[in-house]
Amino acid sequence: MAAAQPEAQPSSFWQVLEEQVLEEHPDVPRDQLLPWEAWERKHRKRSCDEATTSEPGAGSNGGGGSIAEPFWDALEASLRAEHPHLAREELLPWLKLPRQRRQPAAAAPSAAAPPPPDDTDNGGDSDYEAIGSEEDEAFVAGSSDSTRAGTQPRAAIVPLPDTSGNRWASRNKHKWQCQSTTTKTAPATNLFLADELDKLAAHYKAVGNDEWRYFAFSKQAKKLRDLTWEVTDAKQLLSVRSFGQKSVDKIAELLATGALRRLETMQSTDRAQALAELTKVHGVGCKIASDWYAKGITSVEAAVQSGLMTATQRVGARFYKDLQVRIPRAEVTAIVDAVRVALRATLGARGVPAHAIDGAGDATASGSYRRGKPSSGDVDVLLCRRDGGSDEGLIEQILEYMKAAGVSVHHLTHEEEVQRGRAQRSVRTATCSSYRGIIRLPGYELHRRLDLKLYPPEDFAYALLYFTGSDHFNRSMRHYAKTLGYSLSDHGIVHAVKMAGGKDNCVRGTKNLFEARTEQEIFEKLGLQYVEPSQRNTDVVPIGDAPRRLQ
DNA sequence: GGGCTGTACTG
DNA sequence: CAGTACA
DNA sequence: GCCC
Repeated sequence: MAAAQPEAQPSSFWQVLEEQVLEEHPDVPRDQLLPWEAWERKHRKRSCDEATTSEPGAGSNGGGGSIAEPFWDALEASLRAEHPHLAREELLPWLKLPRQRRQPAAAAPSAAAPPPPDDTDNGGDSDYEAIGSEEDEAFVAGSSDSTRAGTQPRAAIVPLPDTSGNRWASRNKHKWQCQSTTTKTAPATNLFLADELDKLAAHYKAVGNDEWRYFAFSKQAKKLRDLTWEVTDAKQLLSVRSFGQKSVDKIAELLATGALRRLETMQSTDRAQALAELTKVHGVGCKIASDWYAKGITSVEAAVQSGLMTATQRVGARFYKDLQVRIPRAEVTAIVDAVRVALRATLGARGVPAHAIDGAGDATASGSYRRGKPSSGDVDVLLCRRDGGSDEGLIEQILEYMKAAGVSVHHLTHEEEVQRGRAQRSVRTATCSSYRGIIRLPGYELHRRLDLKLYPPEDFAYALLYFTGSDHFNRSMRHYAKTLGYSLSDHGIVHAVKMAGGKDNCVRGTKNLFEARTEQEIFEKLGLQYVEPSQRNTDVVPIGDAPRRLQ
């Protein structure tokens, strides 16, 4: 590209990233927060001239504070082709990107959100029962939000009517899990029991291929974490909805002996162990693992050698060990920021002038990070282009940018061979584009799962609600909407009418019934109380220790 | 005896 | 279409 | 596995 105006030194990808990360985690030691600094120093020493063909993922960060030269050349050339008449500064506006903070949307992971009041126990009875708060409490409008909001006031939101026959659901809102608030701390005994039930659930899902037992057990596990009182006698749970006699028996055994005979037996079989191992690979579920096992494959290594893997599975297998390790919050921040910086550069590359980049799109950390958790299993970033420009190919371009800046990137979806195979289905058919991949920032030890989802602005609030989770929370809220006669998804709320007879009993509308600008508005439209992201969790901190025999 | 959330991507 | 994955 |  050639270095025009060297003194107006553009802030490089890494410089921008560094500023953002430091700002967000003033408390974490610098070298821990910015491991790529060492990497950068090393690469700066090596001259910038060996920087040509980089094997994927090993791009070199040329000196001089800009990203790898080939990237710039290619980028400028392609831009030039698109906009032959633009002046260079117009073409590459990010060169003089102001060092401002980006979107408000990223703020408010709200780990610090005030805990809700509360409150009374309840022996609870209901599906998805809650520990819940007053139904009638006034809806607080200006509560700190996270969704990026219209600022204009809008007319009062009239909740959708409950079209069900008996109206049980809407009269018992507080009994739904999506209206509960997560218990922050819970008796260690309950957490022990919950962990055991989760193991049982995991077994039924991965080995038993029994989705519904999985659902039942993991729901019970979540409820145990939410209980405010300690389970001392399994029979206490009979009064809690979703615990039946069989589960109570299991819990009685756990309380008495500290283990479940049945679980141990089930887990000890060769088949169970093999499936547990094989299903760790991304793209391998119970069915495929079973097929492989039937062919004598009992390890990931053997599966790789068998030649039976798809492209996605091969990538998954390559990194499956790294991916078992949780990601500290500060590293999640760094990865999200990297995506955000790349997004801004990409928008710049598409002709958005520097002063408009802030409003032209955003990258919002979602998932467990937004729920305030100290570590995450993967990194979820919600993308949105807001200036009316095309977002076609945006994800691919962001990833290319990061690659060129030296980030190691491996695709699970959008794999090149895959894309070629499916001929130009270039126009995406769905209204949401959904990427899964594996990345590693330079200087970091481990590869991490990255999920990107790109939505049109009108879907943003619904998408954020979905992508923030948790799993149980989403299912509960959607189930609630369904009970009222609607269907809630990451795109909106539509009518869902139960038809008599037929197996496929539900007829769904296509027209979104409500254009929500914020998450709050969605809750309100469904007649529910707003729940902060940090209160949509499943995990809990123990109070004290479980009795010794249970550890 | 059937429902238990709704959507995207792969092959 | 079935299988897997995402929250 | 639980609930209607």
